Amino acid sequence: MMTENGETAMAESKKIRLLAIVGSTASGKSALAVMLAKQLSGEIVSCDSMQIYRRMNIGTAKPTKAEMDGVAHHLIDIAEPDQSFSCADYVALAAKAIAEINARGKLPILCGGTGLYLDSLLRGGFEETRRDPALRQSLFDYAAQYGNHALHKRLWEVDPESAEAIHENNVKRVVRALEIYESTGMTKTEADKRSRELDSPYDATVLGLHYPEREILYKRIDRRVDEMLEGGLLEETRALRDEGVFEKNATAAQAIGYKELLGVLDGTDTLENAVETLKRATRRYAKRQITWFSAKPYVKWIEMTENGTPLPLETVVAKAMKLI
RNA sequence: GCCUCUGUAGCUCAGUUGGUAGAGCAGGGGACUGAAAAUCCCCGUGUCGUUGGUUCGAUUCCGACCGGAGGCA
Repeated sequence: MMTENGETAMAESKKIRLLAIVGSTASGKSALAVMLAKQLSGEIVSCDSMQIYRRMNIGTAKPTKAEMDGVAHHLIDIAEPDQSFSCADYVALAAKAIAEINARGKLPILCGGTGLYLDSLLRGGFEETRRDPALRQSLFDYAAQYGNHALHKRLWEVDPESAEAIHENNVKRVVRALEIYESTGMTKTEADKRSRELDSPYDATVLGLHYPEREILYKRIDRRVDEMLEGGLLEETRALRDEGVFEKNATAAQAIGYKELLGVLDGTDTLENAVETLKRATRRYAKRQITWFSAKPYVKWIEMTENGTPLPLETVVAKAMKLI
């Protein structure tokens, strides 16, 4: 993959320049992205697996018109809540949006907390593996009938490397690995290897927002959940329930913020209890995001506090500008 | 005032026929390539309320005291 210095430089220059703002939920990504877009003449490309769905506004903390402040936002409200949407779909749409923004002479600014989407996009896409819902279902059925271990054993037989890496109880992943093999004849190990060899079409700067004191982030989360409720989250949940989103086991039904409140709507849970559950789920989600992004070598971190005090947005913007 | 029950991990509680203790929840850490706001893995030392006594040895038995719950007056 290493080429002569001259060639590398040449390849870099042809890559599309882009900026990405990542971090956990409620870390302040959206506001920073808008400020940077204005200063750098950019357009924002959302990198969020839930903001793509229409009518899921409050619960996904989708930026409002006012918050967008005149800056163009892409890949928000592009799917119906009962639609299935994959990481590969995202990469394809995002690549297109980025190319168009670039053609307009603007800077594409990715903003969002779905680490897998960003990672896949920056890697330049996927090896052709596809997906096969019927096969997937039959593999799940197999696990349900013969046990997780039995399914995992099947993976051992065709792709021991993946079997080693995936715990047998992580049925979703075991199924996916077998799905790749059975639908293409290529093992997941091989497919991953080829994906890794793809050259990234982007010259990206990825900024990560970091809170050295976890409690400060958690307080922001708690406050935001309270604001969502004041803003009508319960009503939004009711509307989504009434249109049947939670019966179709759609991806959108997994969004944090709605499933936790269903009990309140049907009277099996108190609001107080549900809110606590919701805050907890959000905190755990934030923790997973932090773990994900911390492991990515390409992230340049910006500290969001100093001596335990949150920094004003202008200071954060100034820090970001220095890193770009 | 008297009687009964009770005090063990952040919370709810087990338990040790006397050899200093373990579950669930909460919490913490990690993984992650076509469902990812999902999915999965790993992590349990705490003056066993305080203080005396019995004992080789007490969180466990006995007494007193201090909290908490209930009952009788």
